[in-house]
Amino acid sequence: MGNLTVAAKSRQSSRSKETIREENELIILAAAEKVFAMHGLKGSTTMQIADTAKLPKSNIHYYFHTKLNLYRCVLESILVDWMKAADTFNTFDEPREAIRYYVGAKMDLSRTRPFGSKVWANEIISGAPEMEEILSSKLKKWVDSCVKSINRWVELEKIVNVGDAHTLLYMIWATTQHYADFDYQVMILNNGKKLTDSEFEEKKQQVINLVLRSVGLKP
Amino acid sequence: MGNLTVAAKSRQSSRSKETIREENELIILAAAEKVFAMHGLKGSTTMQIADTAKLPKSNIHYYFHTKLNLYRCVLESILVDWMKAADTFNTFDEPREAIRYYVGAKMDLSRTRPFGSKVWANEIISGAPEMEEILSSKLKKWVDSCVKSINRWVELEKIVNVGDAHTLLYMIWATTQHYADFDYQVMILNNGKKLTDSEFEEKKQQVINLVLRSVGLKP
DNA sequence: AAAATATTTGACCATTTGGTCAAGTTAAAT
DNA sequence: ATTTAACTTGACCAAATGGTCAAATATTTT
Repeated sequence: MGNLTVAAKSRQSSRSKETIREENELIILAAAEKVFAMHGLKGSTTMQIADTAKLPKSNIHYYFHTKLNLYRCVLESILVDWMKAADTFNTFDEPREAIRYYVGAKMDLSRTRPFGSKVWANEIISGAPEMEEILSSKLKKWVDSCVKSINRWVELEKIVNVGDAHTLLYMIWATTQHYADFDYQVMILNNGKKLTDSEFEEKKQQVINLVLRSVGLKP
Repeated sequence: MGNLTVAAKSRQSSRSKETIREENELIILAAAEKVFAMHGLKGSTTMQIADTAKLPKSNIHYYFHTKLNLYRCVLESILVDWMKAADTFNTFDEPREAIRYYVGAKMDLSRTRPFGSKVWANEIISGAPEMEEILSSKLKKWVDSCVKSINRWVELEKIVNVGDAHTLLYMIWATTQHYADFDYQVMILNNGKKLTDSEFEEKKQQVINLVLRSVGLKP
């Protein structure tokens, strides 16, 4: 009986098969998100993921079969959170409120789930080989509806004419995700210290104000 | 004599040793920049780089010894271009001109050297393991002087108070580099077509105008 | 012309890696 | 209690990969 791993021992108190699967899948997904964020799909090894999850490598394959499949699952699990934040954009009629909440939600996501943002960043930088269809279907649709909202605001003269509405959206995405994707650079330029919660809260308000002014709204 | 590669044959007309080295180093650097941009350091193979450069793999090692060394050389060669663009920021007294030229220069770089931007993005996303000291020395210094410029403009009431000047810099970096790093996403949301030169020129102006308004300046 | 130096390239090797498998263990169903 | 199904895990393997090396070729120097 002395030949069980540490992880196995801590799980000895019998759990149902269902919860075992659920828990292990979550543990592996979290570990994979972290590793993929740091090294990308090809640069990550199943062994690194296994070590991070504190499980034997075979266990990773048992639950997710292949590395590529695990990678896709990670991307999809992140997309769920992103889509929730995205919804906020179309739930407000007034541009000031819509921008305030959407930018705020994106900043919060960068703070709470930086690894997820990095995995997507890596995926898109390398040409989105695995997520092409999701980008050109789901995302495209959402963006089209946002573009309509923005154009309507311009027509109603609620915001200034920004030209192509996409430019504004890209600025919001890029600026908010910067705090997740480039968090290391942000840290170095913050004298080597990670942003505290209150510092981040300040940045969040500053970003919101920059975006509001960029479309001609007073914060 | 029939056993020369295509590349070797095209180079048969005798060139000096010096130009051979210079030319091959440039060819390899360009190929490496492209491959590293797509797959990151660990995900790229020396074979891929060799194929892209249309040279045998041994040739890559002959000129750059190791993959890691080649990677560092690529990063440094990109930094040269970036620093040139960076200089423009401090050569103007008026914020309107400084921002206009700097944002314009960054946008141009995203257009002309997207692979370089991607390599750096990958490097920083994965925690800048190879470029830590450059970030915390060269970049830090440049950023500090930019922050001073911005703060002076605020004191002179030439721009609105943006809070922490870093927030503005990050917005400029993120927004301009987005067009390089996420060019694939931009393409998909542009109905699957790459931006034409004139479309890009439009985006550039729109980005400049967004940034100018974000600090309270009229374009 | 010949010796010295630099470049080119295929063959080769040790290590790493994604994935498989079979033998064991634990929980669920009968 | 026993069978069945799900989970666990170390050992193993074929393919890929970074890097070496020596032999061949090309240029420069003497």
